[in-house]
Amino acid sequence: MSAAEVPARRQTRQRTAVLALLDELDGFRTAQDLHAQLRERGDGVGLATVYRALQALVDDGLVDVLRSEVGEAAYRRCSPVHHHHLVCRSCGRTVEVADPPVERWAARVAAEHGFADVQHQLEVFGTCAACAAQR
Amino acid sequence: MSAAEVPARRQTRQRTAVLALLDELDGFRTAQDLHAQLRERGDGVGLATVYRALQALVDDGLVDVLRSEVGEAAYRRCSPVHHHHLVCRSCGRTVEVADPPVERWAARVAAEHGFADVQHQLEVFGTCAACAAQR
DNA sequence: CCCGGGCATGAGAACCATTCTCACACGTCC
DNA sequence: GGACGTGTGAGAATGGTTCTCATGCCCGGG
Ligand SMILES: [Zn+2]
Ligand SMILES: [Zn+2]
Ligand SMILES: [Zn+2]
Ligand SMILES: [Zn+2]
Repeated sequence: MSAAEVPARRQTRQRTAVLALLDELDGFRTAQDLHAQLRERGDGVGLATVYRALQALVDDGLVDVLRSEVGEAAYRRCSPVHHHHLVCRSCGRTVEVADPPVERWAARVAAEHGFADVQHQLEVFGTCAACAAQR
Repeated sequence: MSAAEVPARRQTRQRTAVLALLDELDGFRTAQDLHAQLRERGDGVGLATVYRALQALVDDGLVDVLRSEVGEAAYRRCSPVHHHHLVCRSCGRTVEVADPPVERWAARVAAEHGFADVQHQLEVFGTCAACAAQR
């Protein structure tokens, strides 16, 4: 019972542009933000298309998404292996941190309480050295 | 350097009803959900007031809030000490889990990368034993 | 190389959770 | 009891995200 064949992703100028932009940015950016930057540099891409491209990238595991406190979604080009983020709440700079002991801890605690199909969500926020200095 | 005096919270039927409802529910509920339940049981409370009451409770540290994957805010009556949640993604049942080693880990990793004012956000999702059984 | 089926695109409308507005109600304090 | 000022609520406004649908264009087959 193998997974159904993936609908075959088509390569277009717009999707290429979105992925390329994400590649050269190093922090989490909102869809609206990306849309504005694409428009500025002349690569006109519809807002709806930006959302669709990002959704596809998330589904393919090429991009990570996280929700800000106000509920906006922010996207970032990320490595495909499981990891978490250390995010500067001022400039958006992000560091990927992997393999923390919480991986084992989460699985153990969940098992102790009889929970199955365990997932977890962990993000660390702070102010990076550069931002702390210039304040 | 003490904090400014809090504006003194007024005790009203509506705020009492919201807090009472949260007290007898054991999982995270959305504002819309709480509003609908209050209306059903006759305690008519305006939607805007539900939002305001929940916001006040969060500010007072009596209620925890978390964002669902679709961006809706969900609220739950919680203990005031720092802790995290083990949430059943099927029935919403929640277990509070405290003092994991991740507390120290988060602080250490952040420090190693020069980040200050560190906060973190951790939730564990799974399917509880009861829900797994009846499937 | 040329077609044609069908996914992709985009402008704008629709959606929907949340917040704002503002006139009125009512808790609090004297 | 009365004044003051915060709380309330119905509806409008906001704003991020998704949907609609007519048109565009990627891509495999011929
Ligand atoms: Zn920074
Ligand atoms: Zn992890
Ligand atoms: Zn359950
Ligand atoms: Zn913690």
